[in-house]
Amino acid sequence: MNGKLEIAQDKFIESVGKLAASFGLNKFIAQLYAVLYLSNKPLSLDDLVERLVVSKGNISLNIRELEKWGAVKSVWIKGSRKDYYEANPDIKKVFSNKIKSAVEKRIGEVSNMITEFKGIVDSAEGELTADEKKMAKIFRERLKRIEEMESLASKAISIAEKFI
Amino acid sequence: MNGKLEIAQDKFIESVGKLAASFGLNKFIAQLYAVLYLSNKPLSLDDLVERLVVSKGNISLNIRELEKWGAVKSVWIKGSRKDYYEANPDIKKVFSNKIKSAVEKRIGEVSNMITEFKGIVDSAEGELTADEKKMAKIFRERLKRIEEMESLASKAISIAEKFI
DNA sequence: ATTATCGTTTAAAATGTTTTAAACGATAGA
DNA sequence: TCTATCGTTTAAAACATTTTAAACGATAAT
Repeated sequence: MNGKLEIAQDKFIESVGKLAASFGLNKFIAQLYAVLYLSNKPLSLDDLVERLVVSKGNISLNIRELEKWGAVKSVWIKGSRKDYYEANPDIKKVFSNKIKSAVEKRIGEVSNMITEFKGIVDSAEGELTADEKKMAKIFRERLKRIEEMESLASKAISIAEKFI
Repeated sequence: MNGKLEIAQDKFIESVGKLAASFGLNKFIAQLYAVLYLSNKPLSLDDLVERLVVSKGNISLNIRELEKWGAVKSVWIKGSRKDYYEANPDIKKVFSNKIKSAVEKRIGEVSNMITEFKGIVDSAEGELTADEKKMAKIFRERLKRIEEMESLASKAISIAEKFI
C-alpha cells in the first residue's frame, strides 16, 4: 500500500481509538471496526493481527463482540479455511442500534430501581416520625423527576427511529 | 434515620453506581450526586464522608467535577466554616447538558479527523497505482458516510433542545 | 500569636481492565 | 491415522484508573 494512504489510515485508526476511549468504550474494539470499515475486502484474523499488531486472542474476543453488535459479520471465502470478516458499512445504523439498545436496557434498570425504592419507602410509611415522613415525601418527589426523564428518553428513542 | 429509609436510599445509591459504571462513567461520582439529590438539605464534606464511607480527598475531587457539570453547587450556611453542597434538582437538565456537550465535543473531533484524513488521501492521489486509487475512492466514500452521521447528530441535538 | 478546623493536593496503594502467551479442541489435508 | 492450521479459552502480566492517607496552605477561633 502507498505510504501516505497507510499513514492516513493509521491516523484514522488512532483517532477512532481516542474517540471510543473518551466515551468510556474499549479503544481497541473501535479500532478493529475502523480497520474493517476502511477495507475494500474481508479480512482474516491473521490480516488483522498484522495490521494492528496485537495478539490473535484479543482480536478473536473483540470480533465476537462486534458481531453481537451487528457491526461486523463473518464471510466465507471459497477455498480458504480461515474466517473472514467485513464491517457493516452502514455505520449510522451500527451506531444508532448500539445507542438504542444501551438506552433501552438502562431505562429498564432505572424503572426496576425506582419500583424497588418506592416499595421500601411505602412499606416504611407507618413507622416514620414526622421528620422522616418529610424525607419520604422528598424521596417520592425526586423519584418522580427521574420517571419524567425516563419517559422523555423513551419518547426520544421512538422519535429518533423515524429519522434514522 | 429510619432503618428502612436508609436501606431504600442505599439500594438507590448502589443502583445509580452500577448504572453509571455500565455507561463507562466513574461509579462513585454518580453515587455522590445521588446522595445529594435525595437529601433535603445541603451536605458538608464530612456529612458525605460519613454517608459514603470514603476519603475526604476523594469527595473533594469528585464534587468539583460535579460542579463543572452544573450538577452540584456549593451553598453558604450562616455560622459554619464548612462548605455545603446541594444537587441541582433538575436532573433532566443535568443529564441533557452533559450529553449535549459530550456529543458536541466529539462531533468537533470527528470533523477534524475527517478533514485531516481527506487531506492526506488527496495529497497522495498523484502517486497512486490503479489499485490504490480504488482504495482511496473507498476511503472517501466511507468518510462521506461518517459525515452524514455527523450532520444527523447535529440535527438531533437541535431537535432535542426544543423538547427539553 | 498559636492552635484548630477546613478543603485540596499528591504520591503511593488498591482495584479494575485489557492484553498477551500458551495450551487446547476442532477440523482439514496429507 | 497423523500432522498442520485454524479460532477460542484462560491464567497471568501489563496497564490504567480510582482511592486513600498524609502533608499542606489558608483561614477562623481562641
